[in-house]
Amino acid sequence: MSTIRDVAARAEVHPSTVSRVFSGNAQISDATRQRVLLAAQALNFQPNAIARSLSVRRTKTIGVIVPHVFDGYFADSFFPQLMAGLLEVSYARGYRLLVGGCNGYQDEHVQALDILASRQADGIVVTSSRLDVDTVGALQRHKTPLVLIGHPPAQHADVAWVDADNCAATRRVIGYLAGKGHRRIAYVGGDPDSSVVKERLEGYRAGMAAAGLPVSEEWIDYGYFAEDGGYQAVERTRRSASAAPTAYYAANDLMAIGILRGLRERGIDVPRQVALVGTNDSPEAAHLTPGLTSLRVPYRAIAAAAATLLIDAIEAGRRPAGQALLESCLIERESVES
Amino acid sequence: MSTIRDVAARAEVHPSTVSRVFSGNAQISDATRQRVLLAAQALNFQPNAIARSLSVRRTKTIGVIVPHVFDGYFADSFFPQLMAGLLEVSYARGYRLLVGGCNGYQDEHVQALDILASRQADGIVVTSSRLDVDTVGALQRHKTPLVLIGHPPAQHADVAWVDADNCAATRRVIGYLAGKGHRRIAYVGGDPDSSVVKERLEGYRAGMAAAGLPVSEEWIDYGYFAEDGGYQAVERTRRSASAAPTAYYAANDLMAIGILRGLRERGIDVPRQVALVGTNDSPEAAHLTPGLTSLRVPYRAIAAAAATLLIDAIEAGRRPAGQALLESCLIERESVES
DNA sequence: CTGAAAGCGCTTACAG
DNA sequence: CTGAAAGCGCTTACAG
Repeated sequence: MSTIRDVAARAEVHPSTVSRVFSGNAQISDATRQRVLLAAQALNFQPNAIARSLSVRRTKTIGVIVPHVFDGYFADSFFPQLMAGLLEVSYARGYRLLVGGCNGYQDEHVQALDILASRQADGIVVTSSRLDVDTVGALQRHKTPLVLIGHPPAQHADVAWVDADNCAATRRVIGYLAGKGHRRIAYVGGDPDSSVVKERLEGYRAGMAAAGLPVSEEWIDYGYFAEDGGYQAVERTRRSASAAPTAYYAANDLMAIGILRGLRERGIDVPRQVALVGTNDSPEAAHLTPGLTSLRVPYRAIAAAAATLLIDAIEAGRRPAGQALLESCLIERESVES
Repeated sequence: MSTIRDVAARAEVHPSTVSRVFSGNAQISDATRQRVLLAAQALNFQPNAIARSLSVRRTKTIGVIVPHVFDGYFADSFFPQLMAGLLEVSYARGYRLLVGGCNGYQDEHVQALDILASRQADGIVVTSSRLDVDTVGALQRHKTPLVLIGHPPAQHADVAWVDADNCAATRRVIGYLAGKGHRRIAYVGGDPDSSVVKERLEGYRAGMAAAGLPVSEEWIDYGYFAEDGGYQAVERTRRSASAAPTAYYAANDLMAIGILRGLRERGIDVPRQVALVGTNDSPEAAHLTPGLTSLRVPYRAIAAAAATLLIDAIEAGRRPAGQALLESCLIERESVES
């Protein structure tokens, strides 16, 4: 591959002149610009982006770490929507994504820190759902811009973030079910340690309280976002026949599908006898029998907002600031009787 | 951020010594290694990856361009599986992915060439489904390793590639349907210009011929991979009542869902009156009523194989070579009567 | 085992 | 508008 000096030699100018015609921002006479461009073309020259990055200290790249080893991570609609939102705005603003894998929660932070410390990206979006104070502190210690998808711990009011209205949305769903006459409503979360799941649980309790409904701890269960987890939750939440839930809210659709299967095996009709609401409005939701009422979370818009916040900050040479809470929307289908 | 010289100053050694302890491969006395490590820790030093990349001419990054503007690209299971396979092996081998968007077929090649020419990645995997001879030639002109997901044009026997057995698999599906007694079988492709769709059509024709079945051109239609495209294909393929197909093969599940809807609206029962086979075994396939028999394409394995081919070549300092054809597998459900 | 120097391929402040 | 020089932060062949 030819370099700027090869081109300079051929065009009989100084290398800095070649640099100037390629970096755009500089006054160059038309004549020499033509000479340089011709020489460049003849030599098939294109500037080396790495060398440029080192020189200008910008990589035009934004980092993101994905927990690629988790079962079902690539089956859920979260990942593609995240990438869609990130790519959409990155592309529009001339950036690319530096995507790294990680083999677990701990490694997720290790990898994110590595990208920051090695300055391979101009900014990073972190999607971890279990950030503790120390980790956020460590991430913030770098001057490289950072935006979170999800809530930071309360102590870090200074980090920029974008999130879905998990608590409020779940609360609305519970209110919706209570409005349909349900009094015993079950909550099936994913991983109890993840912040989304905690926020949704909070929304569940708030919704029950607002509707004046008592909560039995038997109705709260965790399916770890897996179909089988939902299936097992049916078993565990229906030990007491008299206090068996007449409605289920699941923190993703996969678990809702498992719940549906569990209920069906017990001869319980959905929605006649029991109502069911899932989350994420995944592709299968519309095609189930009955169609699954599901809480659609605007992941794509969230990712796009995060990327915008990040790139704005990068280009302004400051830390990202601000936060956004995007609204989820309940898609009504047949799994709740109207 | 501190640099190698700051650390050198504090540890009272030459910068090259600091470099040596961090780049691993060098004989360093334990004593000075400790001194350097301590100084580095005190200064929170981590080598700048960009500077290292420029120096060693390796970025530890592999490039991939995704057509992020296409409707449905992020809804299909192709994209997440592609990323899953790529990330799995990249991570294991210490690489990250440089993912760029593109706004169409033409731009896909432009972006890929840009990554190659600007040497931002050590290699690239190209997934375009409509590569012409010139484009492949242009891509190959760069010495940066390249592997294709999909077939290259015949003239480029020298490029490495990995693909699914599109033609053979479709042929098997047709044989399977013929074996069930179907004689009028329809083919609903995606985008007629894409090579996968062409290969499947070839398999369709071969399968029909092998079963001794005549083909009516009315049975060949294109739904552009969209649900509505499948729906419309029903209309177009059933103009002649006497020659109406009794079986449909669709090049993705989304179109199969559209076909199912179209048939249902006409009061045609699947699988009683008409059989239906989709492609990709997407999440919704199992949950349809009837369950959709679908050709599962091993995209994840294909991507993993491509990444392996690529990284092997990068590390050996040669061009990638070889090719692999991975087998698809028919997942039988209820949309074909047994 | 360690130092001094040159180099990776750009950019840009400084002159003129 | 263009040149000459220094610098971005590493690596590594060459000495010793």
